[in-house]
Amino acid sequence: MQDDVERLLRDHGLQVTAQRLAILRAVSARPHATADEVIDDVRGEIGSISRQAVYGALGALVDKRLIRRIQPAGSPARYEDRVGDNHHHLICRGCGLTFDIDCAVGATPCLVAADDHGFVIDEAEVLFWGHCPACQKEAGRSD
Amino acid sequence: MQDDVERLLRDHGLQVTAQRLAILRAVSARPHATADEVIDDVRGEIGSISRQAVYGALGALVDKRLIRRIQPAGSPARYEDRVGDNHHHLICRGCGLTFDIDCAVGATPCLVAADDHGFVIDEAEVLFWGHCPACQKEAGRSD
DNA sequence: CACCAATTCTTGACTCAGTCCACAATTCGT
DNA sequence: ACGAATTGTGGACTGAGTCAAGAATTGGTG
Repeated sequence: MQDDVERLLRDHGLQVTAQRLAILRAVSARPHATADEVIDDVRGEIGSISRQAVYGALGALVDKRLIRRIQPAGSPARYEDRVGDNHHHLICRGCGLTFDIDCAVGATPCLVAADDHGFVIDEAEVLFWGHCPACQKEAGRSD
Repeated sequence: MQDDVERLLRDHGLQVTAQRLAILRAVSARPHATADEVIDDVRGEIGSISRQAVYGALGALVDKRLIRRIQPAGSPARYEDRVGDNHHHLICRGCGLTFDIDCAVGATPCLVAADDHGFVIDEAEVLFWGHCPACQKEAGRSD
């Protein structure tokens, strides 16, 4: 299965390096890893890696659509390897906890904008904001 | 109509200051102003204002739901005074140009997540990503 | 296996957006 | 007008991400 990953990289015109394999593995391992978490994970596996290598690889991977980048407000970008299906995200305002949400209404009704202003739309991102069970208690105190 | 704004602030327990009035006016004037644009506009009207005053006021205003903050990926936060209706946004990946989009399907079907994981959801944000007419030409060159 | 060009990684400085802090100024109720 | 509380100011600081130059690695070729 390491081979799969190698092939994946090669098929997309990317060279195979220890760093990239580790990065890809880290992203797969964590559902919604931040760049920092990826760095940590990779350091744990490979020993060390530079911040740039991670940003560079992540960027290349996103470019090739091998991973998806989501940038919720007020928190660093997160990466996930669940691509292809257009699922959405549920994010806790308190702690940033993120869940995948399958499209609520069924197919992809949300993908259609009423008026596209001449844009070529390539993605519709849906973010559900709220508070997770744990943070609901926190918030319930005095606010 | 200046009075309206003053009343609005007072009704929400905020003190009325020249800075806030100018900030509120700046946000109204520009559909999707960034904090920096607000600072510029306000400086033009009032003469000077500190970065903090703007962030502080904007934050307070967002708290009171008098304005809405949207934080598209890769660009600074933007503020708009169109609140109450749950409309969405169409953003150009190239230049950041932002448009309002009325909810595509009608009421607020997008507000319902299939599985809420116990969260209390208070907002569903929909971002349509694409390229505006101008940036389509740019992108069409060699990429 | 050795070589070379292209790609990738490392290091470190830097930007940009936003926040934190302590102190001064303003607002508003009396 | 007075005083407490809310705001604004200035400056240092953080966090996330980018830029650039040079070193190391990859992978195709002989």
